[in-house]
Amino acid sequence: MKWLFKSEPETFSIFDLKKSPGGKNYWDGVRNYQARNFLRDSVKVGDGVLFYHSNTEPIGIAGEALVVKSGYPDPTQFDRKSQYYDEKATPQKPIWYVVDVKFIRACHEVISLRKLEKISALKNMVVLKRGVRLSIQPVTESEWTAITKLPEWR
DNA sequence: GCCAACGTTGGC
DNA sequence: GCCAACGTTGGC
Repeated sequence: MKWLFKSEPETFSIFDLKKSPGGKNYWDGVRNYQARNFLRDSVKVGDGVLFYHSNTEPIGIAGEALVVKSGYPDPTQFDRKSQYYDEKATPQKPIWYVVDVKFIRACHEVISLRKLEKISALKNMVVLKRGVRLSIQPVTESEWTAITKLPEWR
């Protein structure tokens, strides 16, 4: 499957992923049950990820990543010093999950929200729907194709 | 199990 | 920084 992962670049950007050892990192800090369920149950090795920068300028798709490890417990939920610590979670009964992603490429230019809105093939895309805050979203094959052929990748 | 109050997300 | 829309919490 294909996915869109949202991140605030001030917290973790496509360039932070690129700089990570081997271009790989785990996608931590998801604390929403619907997004958690996707990470735990549906995101699989080999799946493609559109890396979306939110709450920034410019807002939009900033790159592509690849899932290299499927869901496992988010280590930050057990770390008292982490902002993502959850006192209700135990290693026996984890609550939150991560997957590992690997950097594939960054857009030469961010594909802006304004631009995405103008592409008719994307009119039902989850990220463009009003009020949707979900940070892990499924992307259809046709949406993936329409986005990955845009000139901003070159 | 309802729902008001509260906290968070994220575009603007 | 604002605030609408949403998700979560907790009293009842």
